[in-house]
Amino acid sequence: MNDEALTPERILEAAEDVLRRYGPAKATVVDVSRALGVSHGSVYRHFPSKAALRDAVVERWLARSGSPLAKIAAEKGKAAKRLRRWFDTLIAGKRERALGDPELFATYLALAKEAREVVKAYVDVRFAELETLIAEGVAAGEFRRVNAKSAAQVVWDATTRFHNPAHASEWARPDIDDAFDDLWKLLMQGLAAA
Amino acid sequence: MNDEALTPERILEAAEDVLRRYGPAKATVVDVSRALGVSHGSVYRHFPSKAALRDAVVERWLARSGSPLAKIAAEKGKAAKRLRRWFDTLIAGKRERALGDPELFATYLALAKEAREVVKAYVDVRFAELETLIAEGVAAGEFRRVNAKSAAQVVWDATTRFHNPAHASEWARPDIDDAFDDLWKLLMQGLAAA
DNA sequence: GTACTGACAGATATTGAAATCTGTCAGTCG
DNA sequence: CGACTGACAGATTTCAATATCTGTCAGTAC
Repeated sequence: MNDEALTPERILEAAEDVLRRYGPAKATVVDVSRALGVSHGSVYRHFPSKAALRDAVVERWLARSGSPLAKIAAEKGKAAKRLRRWFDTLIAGKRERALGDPELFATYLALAKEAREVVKAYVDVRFAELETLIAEGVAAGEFRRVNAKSAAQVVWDATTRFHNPAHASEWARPDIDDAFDDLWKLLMQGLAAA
Repeated sequence: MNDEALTPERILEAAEDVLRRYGPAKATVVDVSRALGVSHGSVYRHFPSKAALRDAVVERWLARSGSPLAKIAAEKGKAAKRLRRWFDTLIAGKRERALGDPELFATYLALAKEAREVVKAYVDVRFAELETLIAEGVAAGEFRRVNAKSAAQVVWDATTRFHNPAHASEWARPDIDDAFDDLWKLLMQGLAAA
């Protein structure tokens, strides 16, 4: 079917295809190996278990979602501006995925629920970016002298409704952007240097 | 089994019992009527459908949860103090139910998901209380001259993680109260009169 | 020796027949 | 007459048999 060497990369690609096509409930390791034209035993030579394979798929997906955010966090410029852009990017990206292809989004959500460790690592990275952005803002005199970690937690918690997938069903509301903007104004009022 | 007249009230009590015992997946109308010693046809003389019966159970439950909040909203005194007490009561109540009897909480959550209308009415009432509290604070000069409705939305959204049942699994964390307090300080910073 | 296969045991999922449930209503009881 | 029953049709759920899947490993091929 395909003579190229069987690599984790190729398996992940096939696994993503199969998950997209059949959904998380029906997709099996046998399906993945069938798509690759190999026996399912071969897949197990690269991934120790079905769960590990799914974790890797989630990891790949999260890496793709996270890279624009990492880029913004690493840029130069006003921290306040970048902070806002970071959130806009986070929220717009999730919303696009959730509303653009709800079925696929639901698939990834279901996988993510089983891949707690992987998701935790992703959130930790995002949280560190947030903390850095706030610390930079404090250092530049843009923000009040808050504790960056606590402030990051506050901003993350306060914006939960707008980025946590548990609230995805609310993201289609027409007033959602206004609601975020109102919230953001209040948060910045509390955070901005006096 | 019981000679008292069959009333909606008695049926609701039995329905709650049955739901508590069997959970939302297994509880049937036949179970409820068995518990009451009547035929299930009799239950249908008081509730047009199983869904209506469940809606009524949820309504009763929400009325119980909401009454302390209504009381606080109606009290006299500093709006800022009452606003904080209102949230503390809201959050403590939910947390107690969620952590005290997780199985029962899960049962009610499952029912609530099917009773959107009833839940919406409950949330609307809570939201109106919030709006009133903020409007009173503005009128008393405690808060800046914000639009009460928008501000209520902001405060509700920002505190979502702490009162929305979708986040119940996070309520057991030891740092949850600190996180809420930090968030509250920032919100009040933005809301308090200059 | 390395990459892969395919048969296997135990676990999980699917299926279709049987049981139970929901909602209705003609009929019974007091 | 009004409150309740119980039999009924169609929808839904349960259960047990059957099929498929997961993960392992001895064996094949190169």
